[in-house]
Amino acid sequence: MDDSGGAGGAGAMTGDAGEGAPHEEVARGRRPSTTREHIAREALALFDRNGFDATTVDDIAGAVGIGRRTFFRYYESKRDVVWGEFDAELVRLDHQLASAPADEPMMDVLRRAVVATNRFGAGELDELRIRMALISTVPALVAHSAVRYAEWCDVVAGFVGGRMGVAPDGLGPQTVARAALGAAMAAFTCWARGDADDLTGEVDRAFRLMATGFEDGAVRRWQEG
Amino acid sequence: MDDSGGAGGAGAMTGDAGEGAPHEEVARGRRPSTTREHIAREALALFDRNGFDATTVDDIAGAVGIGRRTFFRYYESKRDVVWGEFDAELVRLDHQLASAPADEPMMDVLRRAVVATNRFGAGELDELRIRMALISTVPALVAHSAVRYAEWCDVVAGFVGGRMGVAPDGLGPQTVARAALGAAMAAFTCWARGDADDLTGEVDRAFRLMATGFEDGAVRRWQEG
DNA sequence: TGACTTTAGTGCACTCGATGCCAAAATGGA
DNA sequence: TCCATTTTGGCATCGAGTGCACTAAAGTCA
Repeated sequence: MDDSGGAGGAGAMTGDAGEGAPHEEVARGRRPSTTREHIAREALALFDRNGFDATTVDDIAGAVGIGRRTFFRYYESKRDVVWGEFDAELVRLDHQLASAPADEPMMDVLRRAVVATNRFGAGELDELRIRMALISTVPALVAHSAVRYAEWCDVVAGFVGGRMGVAPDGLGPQTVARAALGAAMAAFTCWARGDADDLTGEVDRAFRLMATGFEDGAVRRWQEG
Repeated sequence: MDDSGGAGGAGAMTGDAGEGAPHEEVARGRRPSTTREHIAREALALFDRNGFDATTVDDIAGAVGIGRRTFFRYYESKRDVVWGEFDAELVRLDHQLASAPADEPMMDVLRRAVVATNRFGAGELDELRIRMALISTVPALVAHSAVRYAEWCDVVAGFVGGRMGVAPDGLGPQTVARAALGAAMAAFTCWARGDADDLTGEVDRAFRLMATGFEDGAVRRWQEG
């Protein structure tokens, strides 16, 4: 029942977490009996089958074969499971923005960076769609999204503040960052619902509209283009 | 999305409190022992003094002099207290948008409507600032704001969809609506923090920037203007 | 006045997410 | 074997939120 199975399997999983470490630290102490990925897989399956609210943390822990208390060692909350490795994505976005040429227009940089961080392999798209559908429909997750997206906004506002030459928490950078977030969320939501096959294309379209503004002429040109 | 009839449910309470009823329905049954306003006043005082998280529903109920169970008859959740009569504001926004002349540019209508629904009397501003500061800083309330603001977005997307001649849940209207929300939130947050005295002015500035877009030239003109 | 109806208040038990504490289990090393 | 280290997970506890049943207050009507 316990899939951790051989000690070798568990050891490999532990090594997974420390991948990229230059010199192998010898693993000491009891080895973890599962991984974040394993928990996420089981949890998403349950969410998909029974719904987010109807799935209790006990259900997830039971499916993974760990104690309820252990679940909370891997994820801060039940909602966080749906967000996966979002933190890593923030770092990637930050790098993308920082490494752009200084003479490239601000919104071009932003659009390219957001599109780039949302390029996923075909194998990940199904799971991503489940995640995004949950995030944009389940009230508890819609709520939690504000907290996670606030971190995203901070990254964008930092970049915009730099380009505008003002503090990141000023009205200008905040307006740009939050509007950008809105465009990204619109694209995600429409894509998750099934409006479009191509996520990056949808993100690109939304960002182009937002960047050029919403005055009647601009909107009409966007609709025709 | 949500039962706008929920506006009916909440509207019933709001209407109850409203003393402008045209024909007086004779009050039947036991009279309420408190009001939403009374609860909100006591609760905000406690939040301000002890913090949102450290204030329990029992504390609030105790301060008002009602039972814990009764609290939940007046507000769906502890978080909702901070939002006050937000439902009524949505209705006002909807009216403002619907009653605008058809030949007025879309973003002008939107800007005027949002500014108008955020015009408050001097007496309300202090309390509003406390509310907004809580909403934009306490994690639990930041989270909940996404749910309430989603309703705001629906109203705006409905208007924009009509102007663009497409479904309100399409990419275009969703992008505009969520970007508009971002601009409004940026203005609220900056104002609540104390950046500006004039809330409507801050909203106006954010909306003008968002409407004209964020391309380098437009941003520079906005900064200079 | 006394049923009857309507509306509001509230205590109780319960579910569930989340947290702190602590002892047990597992593992490598001396 | 004993020790240091690390993970695990049971237990108790808190607090939000809910369903249910019952009580309290008010008006209506005979």
